[in-house]
Amino acid sequence: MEKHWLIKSEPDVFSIDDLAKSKTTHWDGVRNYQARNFIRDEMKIGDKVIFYHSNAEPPAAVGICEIVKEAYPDFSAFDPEDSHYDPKSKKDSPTWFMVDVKFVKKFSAPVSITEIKANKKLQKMNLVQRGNRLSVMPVTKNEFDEIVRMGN
DNA sequence: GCCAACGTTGGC
DNA sequence: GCCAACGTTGGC
Repeated sequence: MEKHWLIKSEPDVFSIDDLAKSKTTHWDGVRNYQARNFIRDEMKIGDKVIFYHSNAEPPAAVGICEIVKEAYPDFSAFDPEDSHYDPKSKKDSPTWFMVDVKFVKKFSAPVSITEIKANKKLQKMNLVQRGNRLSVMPVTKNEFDEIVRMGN
């Protein structure tokens, strides 16, 4: 069964436009165990993903991408020069994983966090729960479809 | 720039 | 194994 996800990125670091240009990217740098488990255990090829801009003006869902490669070791954890370097992740037993995502579309209008919070159908989203900091989270098909509808 | 919320670290 | 200190996230 196809799943739906939301991933956050700071547009100053990597935006939906960057993804539109590069077409695909490896989603590296996730260093949270709960998010890691989603990536490693549950993300499957073909799953649809909402691309969300955090620390942005405004913070907003801005487009859609799709999983095109399932979990493999996040090599940025092995590189001491990388800002995401983590010495406890070993090549023979990696701690951190990543997937590859492919650009699907950019919304014609960003769906801001304000609009998301104001939509009754989206009240239960992990994204708008108090104190949530997960950078990778599941969303239901209904929530996914509603955000896509708002963005088009 | 502030700060609440949360995860991680490390001393004990 | 507890928990205080610390670092990070991310909306505002």
